Amino acid sequence: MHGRCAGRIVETEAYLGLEDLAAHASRGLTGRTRVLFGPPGHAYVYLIYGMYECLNLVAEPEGSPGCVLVRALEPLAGIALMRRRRPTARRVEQLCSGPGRLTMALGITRKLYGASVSHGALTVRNWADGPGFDVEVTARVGVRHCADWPLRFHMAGSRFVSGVSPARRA
DNA sequence: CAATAGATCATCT
DNA sequence: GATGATCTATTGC
Repeated sequence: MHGRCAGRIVETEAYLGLEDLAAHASRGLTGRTRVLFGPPGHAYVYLIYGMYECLNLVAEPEGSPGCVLVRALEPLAGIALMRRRRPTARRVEQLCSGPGRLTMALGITRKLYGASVSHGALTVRNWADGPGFDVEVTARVGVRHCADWPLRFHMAGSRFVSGVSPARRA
């Protein structure tokens, strides 16, 4: 990422294997989905709608193509850098709220395809001693297939989750 | 507010 | 040649 940006993941979605028609991996192993069939702990970054990058983390053993889409981040560091990214000036709550927004804010692109999450530019750490929180489970956003599967997980009450109206941000 | 149109391209058929 | 795990700006009520 450009400089030192960091955030806490507050919203994710799970994408499963063959049985999940909303998952890219359900169409089998292709050039794009190759990393999904590899070992866990690596980034699956792809281009959506011709202009946004989405960050996923491979989360299943080799040969089993499950992954997690990172949908929203609570910015913790490097917020000034995020502000200078492409979106026009906006509130901090919205900087990383949404899969396309957070990759823009952090400068994540397909050049990180396959990158490990245990070291390097894209490092993910466990918040082992962090405060506990409730997780709400809903249907995934923007999918056509398997539209009612409860595979979206977000931190209850977080203002940094996507789809929270400005009025409700308090 | 809520709803919708338009941008834009890698990937797969 | 169609499609899509999105976002922004604009329009309409």
